[in-house]
Amino acid sequence: MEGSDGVELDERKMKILQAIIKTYLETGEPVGSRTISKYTDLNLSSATIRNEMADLEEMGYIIQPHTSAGRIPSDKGYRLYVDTMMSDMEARISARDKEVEELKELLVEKEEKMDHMLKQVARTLAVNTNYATMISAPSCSGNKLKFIQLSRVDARQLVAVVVLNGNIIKNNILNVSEEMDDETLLKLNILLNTHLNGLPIEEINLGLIARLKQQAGIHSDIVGDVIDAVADSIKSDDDLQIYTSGTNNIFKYPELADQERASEIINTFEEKQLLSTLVQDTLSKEEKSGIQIYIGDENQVEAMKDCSVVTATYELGEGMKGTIGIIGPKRMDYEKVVDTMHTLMSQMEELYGKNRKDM
Amino acid sequence: MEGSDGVELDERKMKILQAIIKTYLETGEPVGSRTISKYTDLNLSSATIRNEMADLEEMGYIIQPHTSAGRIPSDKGYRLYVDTMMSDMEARISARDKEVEELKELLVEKEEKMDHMLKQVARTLAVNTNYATMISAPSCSGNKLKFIQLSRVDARQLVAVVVLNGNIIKNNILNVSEEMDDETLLKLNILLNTHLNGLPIEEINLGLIARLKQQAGIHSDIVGDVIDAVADSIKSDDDLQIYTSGTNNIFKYPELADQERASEIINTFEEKQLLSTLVQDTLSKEEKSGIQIYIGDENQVEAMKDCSVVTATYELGEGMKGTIGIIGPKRMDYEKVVDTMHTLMSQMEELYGKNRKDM
DNA sequence: TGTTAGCACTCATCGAGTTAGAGTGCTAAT
DNA sequence: ATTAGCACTCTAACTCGATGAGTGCTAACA
Repeated sequence: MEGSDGVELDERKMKILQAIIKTYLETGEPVGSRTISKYTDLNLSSATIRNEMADLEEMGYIIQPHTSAGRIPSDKGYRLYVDTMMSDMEARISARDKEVEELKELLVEKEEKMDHMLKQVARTLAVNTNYATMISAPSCSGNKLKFIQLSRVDARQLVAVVVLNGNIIKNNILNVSEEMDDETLLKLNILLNTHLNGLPIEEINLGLIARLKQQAGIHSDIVGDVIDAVADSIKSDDDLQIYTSGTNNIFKYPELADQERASEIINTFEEKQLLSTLVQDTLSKEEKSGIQIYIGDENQVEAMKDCSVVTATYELGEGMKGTIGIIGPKRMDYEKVVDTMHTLMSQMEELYGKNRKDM
Repeated sequence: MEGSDGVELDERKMKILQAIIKTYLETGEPVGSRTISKYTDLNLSSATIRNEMADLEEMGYIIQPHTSAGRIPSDKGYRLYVDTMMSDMEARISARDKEVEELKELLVEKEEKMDHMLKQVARTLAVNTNYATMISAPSCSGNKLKFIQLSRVDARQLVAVVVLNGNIIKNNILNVSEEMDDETLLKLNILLNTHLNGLPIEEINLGLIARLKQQAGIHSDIVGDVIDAVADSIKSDDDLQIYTSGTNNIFKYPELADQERASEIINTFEEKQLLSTLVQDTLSKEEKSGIQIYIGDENQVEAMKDCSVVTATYELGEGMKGTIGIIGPKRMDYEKVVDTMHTLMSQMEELYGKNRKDM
């Protein structure tokens, strides 16, 4: 309809839209033409702003909750805002040194245990942003088997210990039907290590297992059990550990705090499996900055259709990748969140990427 | 003031109080004299009931939210109710066979992994009762060390695997400053197993460690590191794993669903450490029935001063004890909760106490 | 003396009606 | 193209009275 449909948004409209969104992010209340007229430096009367706002609404960037209210951003509006914001992120990123220091201190209580570290990161992020956060334990995609050992615990019990790259340890108790002498056990250990060490876990498949069974000769049935158990313990998706923090932060935002929404979100955070979609999604896509933003309906997870979610992939080296996420209202302070996330991730990678071997 | 102060409550008052509480448990609304007059079989007019209610209020068993409302039970009232209820629990307990069957089916999808089992129990309990639930992983008080082994993963890395009674496995990666040859490693393993196997973990103390270091001779410094690490990994309270379920059930009870309370409760459930008081408390006391009830202010945990909490200790044999808990409104259906808990616990103990060795 | 009917009183809840004010869209003037 | 002005809309907040559930008290009753 408008002449400038191809250009989509002239500079003035852009500025007005940004002003609307920024104001709304701060106040959380619909913003009117008068406010913008004063807020911006382009000297325009509220009437002019009104005209522009009518246009912006027609284009779908803003919404009027009811006839005589101001406007609030639509998902599309947020999306535009975030996208243009992200484009000059590199510029801002150098200017966040002061904050780095603060966060550094929070994390530097260096926890030796991985899970403590993860909890700490989630908490730090939650405290700093006032949103709900989650972090998934790094999973070892493309990880290799580093060491494997069977030991006898009991007459009929063995324990299988498997160490993967990145020093992830898994173990499994297995019962054997017939007793196994020391010699057999030693042979078995050698057999396993010879064939499995250094292998990416993806390659430990049925074919390989069958071949190993053959080589085990007379003990093939026991070996079968053992290898199956080992394979199990390695592959076990280990139900994708996810830690959360600051769930109750959602109560700080009235638009999420009503019972129905809150209940859904809280449930999603408790049944952490429901968050796995998010994790998988993030890991699969790789953005240049590593950070992704899902606004409102863009979210895959049902309970979050009224939220915005910011996720990122962190990497601690050797293919150990995990996902970190922030869940908040759509009027989230995206800039701060993105910055904080960036900072924290570089801290994590610095502290734990290098000293990885200590863990 | 009243003549019958020593007797505390005559039979009629008792009946009226019970009627009030029962009605309130069902409806959740203040109950008036007229309701009771009809509800009970003692044929009394509402006026008489009113007099009795005035007495009961003076004695502190019931409360009037405002002048022209009915009465609701006070903590003291609930307490009396629960205590008398518990006294004839043994009678009821034989009559819950039908429910057993239902729960059995829910649990029988026998999970081989302990943590799956625990999650399943928590969920089952939450679904069945419509309250929030928690369960702590069994901790091995008085547990003994069953097996210990050091293996070399890398030139400078060892992995220590410790198996405790009840097949709880712990492990720890440790870095050594100088390389260790096979022979030393073997010796070390023998040394550790000789001296530590079968020992209750409480006895692995500084004195013992010092003695071991001495015996290790030239390798005493390495041994020191190793033993320290092993001791660490055993003793590490392992931050008392706690699983929760059905947190969002609290939204079903308006008296808990307001933002402030809900936020506090949810936070407590997320920061599971805050629940540890509850666990410790329960483990320390041993009631005859094994079930304890905390009403309102009786709760140690701050966030639960407006709730009732029912806890119990379960035991899977060999001193592996854990705590299971239900958190709900004070007008909780205590009978059902106690019954369900009893049932579920006997199921757990039956299924996992005996087959413990398979885990 | 314990029980009850009756009555005046209290108070939360609900809906209707009112007001205030924030914000809009449109029109006409600049 | 911009703006001032104005009529209009709609929400939020408030008042007000009616409603009704429930009480406490008193006096009558068995």
